[in-house]
Amino acid sequence: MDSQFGEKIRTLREKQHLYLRQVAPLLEMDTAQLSKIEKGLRQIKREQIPILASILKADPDELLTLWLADQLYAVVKDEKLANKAMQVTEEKINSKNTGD
Amino acid sequence: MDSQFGEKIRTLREKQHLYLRQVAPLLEMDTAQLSKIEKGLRQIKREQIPILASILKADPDELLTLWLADQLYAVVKDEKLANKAMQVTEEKINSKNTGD
DNA sequence: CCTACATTTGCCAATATCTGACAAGTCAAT
DNA sequence: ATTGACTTGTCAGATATTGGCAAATGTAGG
Repeated sequence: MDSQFGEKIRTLREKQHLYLRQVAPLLEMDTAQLSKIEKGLRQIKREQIPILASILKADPDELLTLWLADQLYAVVKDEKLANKAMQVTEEKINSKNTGD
Repeated sequence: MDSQFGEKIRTLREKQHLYLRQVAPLLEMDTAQLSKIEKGLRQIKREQIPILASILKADPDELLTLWLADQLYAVVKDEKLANKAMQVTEEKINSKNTGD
């Protein structure tokens, strides 16, 4: 399970019976790139996610969440301190929301 | 609170009554760089963390945790879906640990 | 086996991003 | 005004990532 985002968009694309060659041009890329994105070998650009969501009739927030999760996971995937670092980060996020 | 790692190492350095100019050469960098690192304007390299920990007589794991947290935070800091993304990532980390 | 089509892989030039190094700047104490 | 500590700006060089093409692989039908 290398890229949750990639897996998700592949599943969605297949559900819509679309080929890479049909979707890729709508994102202004070639099939090779999109293939790599689906396999997690490349990252799609953040700003392309809403476009892709509309092509695949998916929830943009859901795709963005998975995309962010992939980015986060890349940081900590081989770290024994992953969980601790996640915890510290969450506290930082929450303290920001409470404005202190 | 831009960089928890930076704040921490500055505090530690000051507790040891060390100057930038004393610490920087031990990390093979100049004072300007180390200053930026302490202020969160630059990232120290992961492999320099244990060296720095020994200079500052700090727990390497604690510093690494803060450093990782900074990296994580950089990914999601302006994202409204930050919390959701964190949650998804944690599940991925944990499912990896249970081997499924 | 041969062809057609979808997808994947490998490569590398182009681009984007980050870092190292130096110079000049601020600030505080004397 | 000088010194010492730290900060800031700049920018070429190093690193990392991406885009685009060509070739390779896989698959189904004839």
